[in-house]
Amino acid sequence: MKPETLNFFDKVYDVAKLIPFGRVTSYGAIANYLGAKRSARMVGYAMNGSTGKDVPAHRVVNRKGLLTGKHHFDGTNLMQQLLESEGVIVIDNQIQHLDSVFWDPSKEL
DNA sequence: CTCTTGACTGAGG
DNA sequence: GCCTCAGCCAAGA
Repeated sequence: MKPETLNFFDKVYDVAKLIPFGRVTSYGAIANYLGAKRSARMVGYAMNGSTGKDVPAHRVVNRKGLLTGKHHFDGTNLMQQLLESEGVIVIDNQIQHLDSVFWDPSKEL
């Protein structure tokens, strides 16, 4: 069996699963935690396969707290409702109180 | 190997 | 604060 746990994609999934309930993080934060700050785009790219897995992709947004990846979900507002269900206030695809709900794996983990 | 794409980020105007 | 450009890196064709 290959060390898929060492693959970039799987690392992203692992960190994403570690995101606490009611918290969010950014692609760059995850990439930075993985030691590839410049690979934030790869984090999002990896999330393409997150759908159907145990990965809470709805807790991952861009650095602005904007739900840039909502278009990859089934519904138009599914991602927003998932976050609101966890206590995260989201208005117009924009997370409110971002500083309060932001979770940095490199600092919290 | 080369080219394209992408759920990003930072810098400059 | 908003818009645009460029850099970054990995995977797929």
